[in-house]
Amino acid sequence: MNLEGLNSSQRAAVEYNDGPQLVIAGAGSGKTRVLTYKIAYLLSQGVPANRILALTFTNKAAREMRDRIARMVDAADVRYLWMGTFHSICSKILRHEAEHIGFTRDFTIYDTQDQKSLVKQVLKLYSLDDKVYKPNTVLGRISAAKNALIKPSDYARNESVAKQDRQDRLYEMPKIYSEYQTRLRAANAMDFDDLLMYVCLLLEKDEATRRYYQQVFQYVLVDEYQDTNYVQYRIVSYLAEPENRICVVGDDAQSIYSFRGADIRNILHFQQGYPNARLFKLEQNYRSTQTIVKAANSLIHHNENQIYKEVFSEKEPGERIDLVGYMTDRNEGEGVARSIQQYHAIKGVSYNDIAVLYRTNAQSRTFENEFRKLGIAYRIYGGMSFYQRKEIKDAIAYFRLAVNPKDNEALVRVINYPARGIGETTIRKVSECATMQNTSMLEVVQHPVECGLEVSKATASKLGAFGDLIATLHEAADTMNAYEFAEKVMLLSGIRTAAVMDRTPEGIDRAENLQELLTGIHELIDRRTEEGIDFTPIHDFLAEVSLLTDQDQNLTDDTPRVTLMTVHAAKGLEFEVVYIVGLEENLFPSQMCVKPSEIEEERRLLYVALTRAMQYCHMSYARQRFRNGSVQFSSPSRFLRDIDRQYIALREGSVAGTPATAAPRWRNNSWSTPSKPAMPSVPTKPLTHISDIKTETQSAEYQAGERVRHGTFGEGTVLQVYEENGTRRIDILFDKFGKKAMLIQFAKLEKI
DNA sequence: TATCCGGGGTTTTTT
DNA sequence: ACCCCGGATA
Repeated sequence: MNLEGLNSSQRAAVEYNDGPQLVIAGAGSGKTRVLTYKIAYLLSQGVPANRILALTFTNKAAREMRDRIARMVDAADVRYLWMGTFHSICSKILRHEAEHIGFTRDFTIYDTQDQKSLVKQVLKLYSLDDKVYKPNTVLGRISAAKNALIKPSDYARNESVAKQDRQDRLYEMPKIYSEYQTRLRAANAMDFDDLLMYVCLLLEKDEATRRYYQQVFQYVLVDEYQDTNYVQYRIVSYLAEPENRICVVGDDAQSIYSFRGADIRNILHFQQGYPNARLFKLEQNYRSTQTIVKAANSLIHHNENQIYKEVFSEKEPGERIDLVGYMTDRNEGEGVARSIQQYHAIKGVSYNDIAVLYRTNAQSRTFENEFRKLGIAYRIYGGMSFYQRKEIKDAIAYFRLAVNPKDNEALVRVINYPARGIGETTIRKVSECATMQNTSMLEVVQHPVECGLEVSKATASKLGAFGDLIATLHEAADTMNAYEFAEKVMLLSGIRTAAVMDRTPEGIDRAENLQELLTGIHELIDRRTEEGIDFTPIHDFLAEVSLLTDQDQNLTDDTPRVTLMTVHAAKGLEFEVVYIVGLEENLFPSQMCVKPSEIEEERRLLYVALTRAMQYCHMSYARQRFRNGSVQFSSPSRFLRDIDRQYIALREGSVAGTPATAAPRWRNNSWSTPSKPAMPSVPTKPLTHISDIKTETQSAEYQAGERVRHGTFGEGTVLQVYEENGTRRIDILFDKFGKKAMLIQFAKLEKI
């Protein structure tokens, strides 16, 4: 095995394989390279592929790594590597062990929508107000419990959980959680968190199974370890025993998923768990210019909680980071679009090498509009993905129901689609009957008399027809291959007819999407055939599709496109040119965070964004942004102050079409008041440093009806002052705009 | 039973 | 601005 493509620290990390190992890999330091080489190295040392478990963050990362390994070692057995996300590996294990835990191997994985609908049913059952018990909040609690390995039976007894629930007046959480879990079980279904929780509980309780998997996995490797949560930590610990040949790779500075339970302490305290663990640090960045790396360092060093490291680059110094203040969000869109056009036209940069990164998906709109105007091809990740479209979900629901007859959510989805004259009332009766008889809804539909369902004769025959359809499909599901089965579903269910009949643009779209779904299924079969598997039932397609994410879609499209995505989605990627937009208080950092630890996470998020850039990095903010239906005024992000000034070049963005109000603006690299101020009485201290940017919110006693003056937007009348999500807000009717504006920053306000 | 309309609530990030 | 829900109507 040739390890010459590695530097000395990378090489040391690859060659050490005798015990627990922690690799702290700074951004762009060749983390994936180390993992790839390491696995190839293990294979070359004679470790069988099916004895290696490698957990990655996305399926795409797994696929790419597999390809790279296959190119290094000429072993055909690369496909036997256990490589994938925690969720997909757990799902694979659970399909094997399903019977041990009271499921069949055909269990369905409920997605977020299914979960939500299930929670609503439970709330209805107990007549709970969904204004108090918000489905999303309830789901968040359940998810947190599962990540902490708290089963429904333990939930009520857990003091810390109970305390939190009391505080939020969610007294019935134990009941809800328990019923939710019962219903999932009854539907032979699991949610995302169950996949992890059940594997963990299985390993904990069943010694034979635990021994078995411990023996199977001689080596355990975990990528992006900083984003693992408690269950994942436990699973990894179990599997690595007793030899503890475990290698975790990560960067604490890039931990950005605590909102879904990731615990940065896993990586910070790894060495406490494994006292004999060896630490390897990769600090040389091969991706970005020195300026970008140094700027990112200066930012992240403002965090309290971190493993200290100094990432460095030996590439050219490069250009300073361009920071532009725009007047409005639209200006920002225009400015970025124009700048991209210049890179494209003058420097000949491909659109593929350019990315626009934002904090929230909602920000993509403005850029889409401006890009379309200038004819810039783009690709958006996130938002509505292919598999979330209604017609696709409907088709998949038929697949699901055919494979797992207990899948009630799937049944409710398609029982009246296409329209069969089965209405809400009937569905409710079926559901109630199923609950009473302790059976599935499909069972009730197929045997209404035995279940004691009382419906009219006409309704009964409609139900019967649907029941027969599903019965036919159920039989076909196991015997036909996935593609032919899908064709059959489209034909018999009438969803294709429904789509084809509809000649509206949306209808045509839907028909095309269904066709694309068929193509996707065909591709899976082709892939399987290549791997030597000659029969692929629809079941295999379902197992894969529920764990896919947007990033996993390999878009077969050779037009170069600019990438638009959230910073979260950009993790692990790199681009020649990166635009980080919307750097404003209450947006980036998000208005949701209050605690210092949350601010630190946002700072890490910006760190991730910065370190995506290879050559050029642009940052921008807007002083006024259209959000939630009204204009909102904002000030530059506090993080701009954290970045060392010497790495930043300030510019003033386009101000075309801005209100006549005199706004302080960036000019000649400094903050200055316009020469002809419309608001002479407002003292605006000229700012010369980024550290002068005011971001603190002040409390002040404003009252409805009072007249106020805003430093940038002039005079207005206070409508109301209130608190929301822990932030003090004020609504003002500005004379200039004649429209209500919500304001979070009080700093620029004064009473008249 | 299907569809249209209006009101109310919401908007961080995702496996 | 947008989504979701409920109520009223065809």
